Amino acid sequence: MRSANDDRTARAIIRDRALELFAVHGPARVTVRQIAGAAGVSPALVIHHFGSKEGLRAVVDEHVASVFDGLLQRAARGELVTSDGASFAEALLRELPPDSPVPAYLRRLLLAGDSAGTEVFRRWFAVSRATVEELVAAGVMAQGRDPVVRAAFVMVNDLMLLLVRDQLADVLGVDPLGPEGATRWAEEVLAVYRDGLLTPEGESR
Amino acid sequence: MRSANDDRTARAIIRDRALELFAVHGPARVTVRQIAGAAGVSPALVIHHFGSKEGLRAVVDEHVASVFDGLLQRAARGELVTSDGASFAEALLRELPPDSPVPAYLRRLLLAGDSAGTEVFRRWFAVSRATVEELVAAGVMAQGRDPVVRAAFVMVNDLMLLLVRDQLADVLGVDPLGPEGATRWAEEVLAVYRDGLLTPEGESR
DNA sequence: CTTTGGGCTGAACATTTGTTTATATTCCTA
DNA sequence: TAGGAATATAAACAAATGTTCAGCCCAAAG
Repeated sequence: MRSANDDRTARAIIRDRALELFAVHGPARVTVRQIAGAAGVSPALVIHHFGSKEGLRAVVDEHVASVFDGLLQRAARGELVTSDGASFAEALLRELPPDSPVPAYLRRLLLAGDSAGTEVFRRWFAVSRATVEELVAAGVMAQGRDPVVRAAFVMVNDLMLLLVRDQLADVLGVDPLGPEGATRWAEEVLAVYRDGLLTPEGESR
Repeated sequence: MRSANDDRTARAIIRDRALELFAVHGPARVTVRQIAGAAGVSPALVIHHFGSKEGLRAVVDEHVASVFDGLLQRAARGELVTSDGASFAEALLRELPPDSPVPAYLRRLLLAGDSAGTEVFRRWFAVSRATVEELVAAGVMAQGRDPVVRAAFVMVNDLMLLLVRDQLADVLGVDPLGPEGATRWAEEVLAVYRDGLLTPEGESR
C-alpha cells in the first residue's frame, strides 16, 4: 500500500489538498480539520505525518518552491518556449495543468515575505539577470546605464502578471494570461521594449 | 475623560492600532485582544465600537481606501509633484509619514481580491488611463496599438514598487522607493520609456 | 501462526478565539 | 441636581483550534 505508487500515499494526498486550500484562502484561514476533510482523513493523521500545521506548511512551501525551481531551470536552459514574448510567467502557466494551485500558492509565497518566498524571488532574479546578460552579449538587448536595475525591471514586468492577474483581468475585461490577453499584453510590451512609449516631441523635452 | 489626556477618541485609537497590526500581520492573524492591548483598552470595547472584528476590518478598509482616494484625486489634479518620473507610488510614499502603515495595508488590500481592494485598483486604473490619455493628447506619449493595455502596463509598472518593494530591496541592495533607489529606478524606467531596451540589431530581427 | 510495527482513528484536552452580559463610571442636559 | 446616554470594563461563554493519547487495523517479517 505504501510503496504501490508514491504519489497516492495519504501523506502526498494531504500535502496536495493543503496546497490547494492554502493557495485559495491562505494558511492562516485554513484549519487542520478542513485539510483532513478534503483529504478524506482524520485530523490526527495530518499531525502524525507532518508534526504540526506549521510543519505541513513548511513542507508545502518546499514542494511548491521545488516545482518552481524545476521550471525555472528549464527556462534558464531555454527548454521552455514562450509563444509571444519572453514571459516566464506565461510559460509557467502553460507548463502546469490549467487548474493547478501552484501559481496561486506561488503568489502568496512571493508576497508573504518569509524566507521561502525570499529565496524563490532571489532565484528568479538570478535567472532573469543571467538571461538579460545573455541577451546583451548577443547584441539583442541594450545594457543600459544600470544593468542590475534594468534586469529587475524586466523581471518585475513579468512577475506582475502572476501577482495582479485577476485585477488586470477585471479592468481590462480579458485575462492577461489567457489566450487572447497574453497576445495583446506581449505585443504591447514588445512594442514598448522596441520603440519606447514617448513620442519624438516627448523625447526632446 | 476622552479629552483629558488624548485628543483622539478611543474609537479612532482602536482603528489606527488595528490598521497597524493588520498591515503587518494580516487581519486573520491579529486577534481582538492584541488590538485591544495595543490600544490600551478592553477587548469588549473593540466589539462595542465596531460590532465585530469583521466590522472593524471593514472600517479600516474604508479608511485606508479613503486616504488612498484623497491622494489619488490630488495626483489626478497634478497637485502631487513627483521628483523623477511620474511614479504615483513614489508620491504616495512621500506624502505619507515615513512610518505610516497605509502603504503596507494598501498592499494587502490590493492583493486580497475582496471588493474594497478591487475598487481601489479600479480607481487607480481609471486615473492612470486618464493620465495616459492626457499625455497622448499633449503629444508626449505615443498612443500605441492597444491604448488600454498600454495604460495598464504603465500603471502596473508603478504599482509593482508598492507590491514587491521589500523583495526588490533585498536583491538590489537598495530600497527602490528610498532616496537613492527611487532615482536609479526612475532613471532606468525613463530610459526604457524613451529608447526602448532593444538594440538596433535586436529591433531588426 | 504469531509478532511487530507503522498507518490510521475517535475521543478528549488545553488554549485561544470572537462575542455577550452585567455592571460600573463619566458626561451632558433638562 | 436628577437622570439618561455614552464610555468602558471584568467575567464569563460557546465555539473552534491545534494537538495528544490510547488503541484499532492490517500487511509483512520471523
